[in-house]
Amino acid sequence: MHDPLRSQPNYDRLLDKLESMGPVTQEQRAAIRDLPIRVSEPKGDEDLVREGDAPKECCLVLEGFACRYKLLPDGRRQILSFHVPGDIPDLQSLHLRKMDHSLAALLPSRVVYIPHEAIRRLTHAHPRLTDMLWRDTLVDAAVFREWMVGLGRRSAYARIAHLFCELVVKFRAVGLAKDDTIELRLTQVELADALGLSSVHVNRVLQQLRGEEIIQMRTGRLQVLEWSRLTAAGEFNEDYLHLAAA
Amino acid sequence: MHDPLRSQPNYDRLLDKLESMGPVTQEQRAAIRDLPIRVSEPKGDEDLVREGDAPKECCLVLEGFACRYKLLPDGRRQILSFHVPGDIPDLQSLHLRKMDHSLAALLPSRVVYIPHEAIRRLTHAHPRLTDMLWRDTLVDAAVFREWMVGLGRRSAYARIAHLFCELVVKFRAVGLAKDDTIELRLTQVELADALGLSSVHVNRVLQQLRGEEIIQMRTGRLQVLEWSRLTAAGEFNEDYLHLAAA
DNA sequence: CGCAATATTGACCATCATCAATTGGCGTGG
DNA sequence: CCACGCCAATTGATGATGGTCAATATTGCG
Repeated sequence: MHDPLRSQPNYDRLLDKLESMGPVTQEQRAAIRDLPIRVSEPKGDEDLVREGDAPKECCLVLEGFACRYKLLPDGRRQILSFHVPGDIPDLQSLHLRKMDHSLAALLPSRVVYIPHEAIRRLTHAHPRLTDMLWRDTLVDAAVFREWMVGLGRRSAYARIAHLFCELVVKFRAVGLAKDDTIELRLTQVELADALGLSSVHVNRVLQQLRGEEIIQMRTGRLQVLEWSRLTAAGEFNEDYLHLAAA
Repeated sequence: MHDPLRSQPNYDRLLDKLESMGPVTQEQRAAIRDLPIRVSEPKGDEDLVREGDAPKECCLVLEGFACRYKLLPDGRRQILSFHVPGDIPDLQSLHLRKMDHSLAALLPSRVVYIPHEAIRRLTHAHPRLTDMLWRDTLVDAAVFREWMVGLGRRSAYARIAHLFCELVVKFRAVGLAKDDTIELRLTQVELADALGLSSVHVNRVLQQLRGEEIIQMRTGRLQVLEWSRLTAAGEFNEDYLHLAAA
C-alpha cells in the first residue's frame, strides 16, 4: 500500500491539465513532482474515501475510472461525477474538513494520495498553481451545474445523450478516445445512478439510441456513430467544460 | 451606476462569513475593505451577469436575494442556487473566463462589483484569504451536489422540504431569520424552476405541507411550524453546508 | 377600482418507476 | 471442454408521480 518512491512519472496527466490552463514554469513543475505520495491500486467498486471521513490527503487518479456519489437513507444512490486520470476528485477536502460524499473507483485503478499539508505548502508558495488548482475545482462545479440542468429539466433520452457527449469529450481531452470510440465500462445501474433514472429505463433508452443508429454499445465500449445527432439529442454544448485556457 | 466611494461599510457580511471560517487579521480585513467597488441596485428580476459574458469583475451581494440559473433551448429554466447577502455568486468568473450560466436578482437588491484584477492581487498577496475564498466556492459546489441528489433521487415532497430547510439555515446564518420564520419572496414558478418541478405540482405539495401543519406560507413569508418534521420530510442534514469552521 | 401577476383547481395524460421473470455473457472449477 | 453460477442486460406488465392544459380565483398594487 505504501510506496516510498517520490517523483513518479505519473504527474504527467495532471501537469498536462494544468498546462492546458496556462504556462507552468520548471520550478512549479518540479514543486509538483516533489509532492510526497502514497500509491494505491484499488480494485473496481472500492471506496477510496467515504462520506463523513475527515481525510488528511487528496486523491489523484493516475489510471482507471472513479466516481463520487451520495447514498440516501433508503439505499438509493446518486452519482455526482465521473473522474479520469489527471483528476483530483476530492481536492475540496483540502478546505472542507468533512467529506459530504464518497469517492470510489469504478474500475481497477491506480491512484496516489497527497498529504493536505504538502498541497497547502505548495499553494502558499505558488499562487499561480493555486489559481490553477482552484480553477480545477471550479470546473468541477460547472459540471455539477450542467448535471443539475439535466437532472431537473431534461428527458431521460436527452440526459443519456448528454452524458455520453460529456464522457467522449472528457476522454478525448486526456487521450483516452480513439476517434469516435471510448472504453466505457459502466453498467446500466451505474448509468442510472448518475442520471437519476431506473436501470430499466436506461436500458430502454439505450435501445432507442442504438436503434436510431446514433451510438453503438458493446461490452465496455461506446462508439458514437453520429456525433451531430448525439449532441442534438443531448442539447450538448461543451462550453461548460471550460476546456479552453482560463 | 458608478460609485466612487471606497471602504463602504458593507463588507461586514462577507467578513462575517470569512471569520466563520477562521481568524482574519486586521491587515487582511483592511485589504478587503480597500477593494475598489462599483455599486449597483438592481430591481427584482434583473440579470446581473449573463451566460456567455466574460465579466471582468465579481459580484458581491450586500442586500437582497439573488439566484443563478440556466435556460434550455425551449425556454425552460433551471435555477442552480440562491444567494443571500455576503455571497459572491460569480466568484468562479475569476478563473473561468466565460459564464456558463446567468446571475439574477430576484428582489430589489444592493450589490457591488469588484474588479478581477483587484481580487487577484488580493489573493496573491494573502494566501490565507485565498484559502477562504476558495473554500467559499467549494461550499458552493457542495450545495450543488446536495441539489443533484434532490433533483435526481428525491420526491417532490422531499425536495421542497429540503429546500426550505436549507433556506432557513442559510438565512439564519446571516441573521435574516426571526426564530422559525424567514422572509421568502419566491413565487411558485421560481420554486419550481429550482426544484425541477412544474409550478402546478409545487402548488399542490405546498398545500400538503401546509395541511400537515409542518409549515405556514403567506405572502413572502415562510414559517416552519415543526422543524423536526420538516427535516424528516426533506431528509435534511446540514453537514453539506459546511457551516463549521474549516 | 381594475389590471396584472400569482395562486389554485380539475381533467387528462406522459414519462418513468417498480416488480418480476427471463435471457445472455463469461469466468471458474471440475 | 463444459456445466454451473453470477452479474448484467432485457422484457413485459402495471401503476405512480408529476407534467400539461385550460380555466378560475386571489392578491398585490397603482
